[in-house]
Amino acid sequence: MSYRGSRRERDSYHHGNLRETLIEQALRFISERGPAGFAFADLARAAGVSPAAPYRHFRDRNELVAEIARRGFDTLSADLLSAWNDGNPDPVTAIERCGHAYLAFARRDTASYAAMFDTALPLEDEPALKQAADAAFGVLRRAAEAACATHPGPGRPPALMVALHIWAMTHGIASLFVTRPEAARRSLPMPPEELLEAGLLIYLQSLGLAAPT
Amino acid sequence: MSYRGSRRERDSYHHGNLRETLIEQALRFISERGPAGFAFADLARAAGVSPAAPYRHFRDRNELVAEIARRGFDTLSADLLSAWNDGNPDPVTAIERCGHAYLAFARRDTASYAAMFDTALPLEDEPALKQAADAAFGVLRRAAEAACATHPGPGRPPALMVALHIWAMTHGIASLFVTRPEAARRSLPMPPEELLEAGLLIYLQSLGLAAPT
DNA sequence: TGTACATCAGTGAACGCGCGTTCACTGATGTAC
DNA sequence: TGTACATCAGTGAACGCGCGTTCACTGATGTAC
Repeated sequence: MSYRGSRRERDSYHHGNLRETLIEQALRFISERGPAGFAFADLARAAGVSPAAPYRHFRDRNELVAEIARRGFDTLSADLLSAWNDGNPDPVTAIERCGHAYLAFARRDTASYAAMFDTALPLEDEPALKQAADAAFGVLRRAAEAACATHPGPGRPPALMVALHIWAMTHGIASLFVTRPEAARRSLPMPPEELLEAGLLIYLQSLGLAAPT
Repeated sequence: MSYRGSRRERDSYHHGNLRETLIEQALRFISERGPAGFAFADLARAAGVSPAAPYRHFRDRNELVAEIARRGFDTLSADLLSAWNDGNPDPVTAIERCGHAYLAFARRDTASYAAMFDTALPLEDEPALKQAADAAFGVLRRAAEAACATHPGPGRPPALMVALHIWAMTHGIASLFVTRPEAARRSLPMPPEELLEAGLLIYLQSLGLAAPT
């Protein structure tokens, strides 16, 4: 909490940490009103600086949102990597753990999640963003590769396809049942975590990657 | 195309079809700039009427977007129902067809799709919207029930869970790989339709609902 | 068939507001010597 | 340790703009008789 409020409450002419404060406030606004629910000037006001100050740190609103998305992908990468834990004790258990980590991220960092997936930031214009997104998917992909490698063959499934299926189901559950505001969310007969767990297991069993239950 | 342009181009004082024209224009704006990418006044301008005219037809912007979402769910319901085709020739084939129909809808009516899923319209405040959304899911649910009924048992999977898994994977693929603007979309090694087809088949085979390949 | 009239669906001017952005500026900080 | 100075990160006033919304109004339509 480096937010020091309006100038009156501040001790010095310089804010000292404006860049971070702007990001914090943007995350707060996104949580409350969605990724389009605030103006650039709102951030300045919330940070207690003049409306011109944010321009010292971001070219415009989009650049700030892209930065939030980039950081979000970095966090997601780290979460997934730690959940994967080198595939111990076995790839399927570790993949289930990744699914949980993904949902946990969506639930905890809902605002980042919205910046990452509910905006249409052009990846081409933001190489750092694209790179971060690729890195996050890379973890899933390596997990799928490790799981597929346990398949005796022949008929070993293509790891990239498996990774995409896992991602699609996980992302589908996250965006339908976790990240939407409660009033807009469909109710579920079970927690999303359980739904995902079952779905991944059924899928992986079919490929001969998980033991039948 | 009932759009008659600005008043000068119009033949009468009354527009005659303003409600529909506003919706058409909103869909156009959503396609081009996303669900938050236009103002209520933009619609009036695009329809060639005064900025006060839309208030005769919609309380505000939200009500219009909710109407678009509602119609979208109606269309999706109809598409799914027709794809389901009473489960002929067999439930699994018919479910695959529903998946294709869902992706086709997302591709064709991207703007409606965004209004349905990328906005956080409170379902409680719009009973008609909630009803339409429920109806669309209902088709998937009945399809899952029919598929599950083919299972000899014991160990017959719960149909609701199956429906949710199918929906999640389909929606995940649609929103990651179909509806995002091209610049923000991740590239795929295969068409989304193929990815979905394979994913659903693998999943349904695991449950003993589809014959192994 | 004609006419009176209620209703409907538009007009257009006006309002207050807040946004994004720019500008010349200034206070604070850090560094070279 | 002190000081001069470059650089940085703020200010605050100003601008043009377009938005959402309201209002009294008016042209067109449809219907009762």
